[in-house]
Amino acid sequence: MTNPQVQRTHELMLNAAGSLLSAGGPEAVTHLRVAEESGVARATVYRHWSTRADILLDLLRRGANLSLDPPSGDLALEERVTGVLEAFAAALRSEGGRTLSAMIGLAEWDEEVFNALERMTEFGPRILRRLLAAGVDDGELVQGTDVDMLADRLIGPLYLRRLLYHDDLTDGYVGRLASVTLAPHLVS
Amino acid sequence: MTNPQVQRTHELMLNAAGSLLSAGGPEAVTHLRVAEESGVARATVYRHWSTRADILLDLLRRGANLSLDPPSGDLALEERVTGVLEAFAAALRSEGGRTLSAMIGLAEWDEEVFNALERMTEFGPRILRRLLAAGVDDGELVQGTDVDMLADRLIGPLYLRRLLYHDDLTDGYVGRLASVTLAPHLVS
DNA sequence: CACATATGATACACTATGTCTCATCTAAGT
DNA sequence: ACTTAGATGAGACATAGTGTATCATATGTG
Repeated sequence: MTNPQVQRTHELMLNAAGSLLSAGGPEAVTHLRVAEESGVARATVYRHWSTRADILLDLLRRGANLSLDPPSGDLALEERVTGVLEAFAAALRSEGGRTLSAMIGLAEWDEEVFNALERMTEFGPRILRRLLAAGVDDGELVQGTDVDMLADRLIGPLYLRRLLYHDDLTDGYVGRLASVTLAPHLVS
Repeated sequence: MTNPQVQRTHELMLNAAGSLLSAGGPEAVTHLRVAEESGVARATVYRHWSTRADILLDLLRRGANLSLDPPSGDLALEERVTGVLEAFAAALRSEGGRTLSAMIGLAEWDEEVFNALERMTEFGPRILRRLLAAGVDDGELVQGTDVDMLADRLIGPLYLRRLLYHDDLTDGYVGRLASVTLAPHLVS
């Protein structure tokens, strides 16, 4: 729908849902509260989303638009990787981390949520894998490097610290992680 | 309470809650359904846990009793680490993974859940860190190895694949992960 | 301006929550 | 065996949220 009225109410409600999610978690996102918080009639909330999961999915999709800029090509591979990981860490530090926490639990039992989550989260790793694959082609990384696993090994610790430990993802940590993980695979 | 009647109903209800969580996620664990599923009066469920989070917390505590056996001392460090990681992966593959998924979202907004989750999840990494620290002391790992980060780098990818990608944690993957991550830090 | 569509307001039946009361059952001590 | 404290069962009650439906009103578009 391109109807501006629809877009307006939709955005109003989605903003309210975002506040509710951020403040009280997924359970706080109810049709009633979204209606109250956004000043929209309850029936309208149902017209846009029939279930709570649909609201959260939409929220997730909107949050997925955090675009990680591909790094400039004239830096050394380690700097480019570090740049991507720092942008990734920044996304996890922001509201994206909270949304992600909420979604992981839902995705376990709702395939639709899982697919949406996959689309959101595969974006960072994909850039990283491409970067690493290019590094192998260019001879910056040793031949035979398992690019997929290397990407897991760079990203996994970030998720671990953010989602499970609730630790800050400082740039220092990210830099050391990139450095120590990449080092054995760098040529020269 | 040591009252056997209390223990009996408590266990009945927890088992029911476990089934509900496993089948339908955290949202499916309601006082009413736990009562129905366990054949206990609804009021009794409230008497044991006043909120849903309390039920899930108890479930989490019970699940936390998965004890990872410390590996036998006469293996090479890489084999011992691989053993710990495989036990860890097995725990994530089982119901523990589902419970964990559910808890991550709750822990984001409920400090009590977070603390319980921390107690449950720190167990594996602690064994691993101790193993790695011993490796440094024994000279099997190079001096100056960042043991905490090395543990993150070994565990992070497992969580990433299980919680976000819903991938199987095969022993092959775990072995390769341990091998490629440890290799640069091994002396010999 | 007229029409289509979205929204607001309200009603209804239903599920779940959280608290309360009182009768009944169970466990433990005498 | 008797008694008593504590736990449970059964049910009532007010409240929050769900999901659907209806109809008047407001908004956007041709």
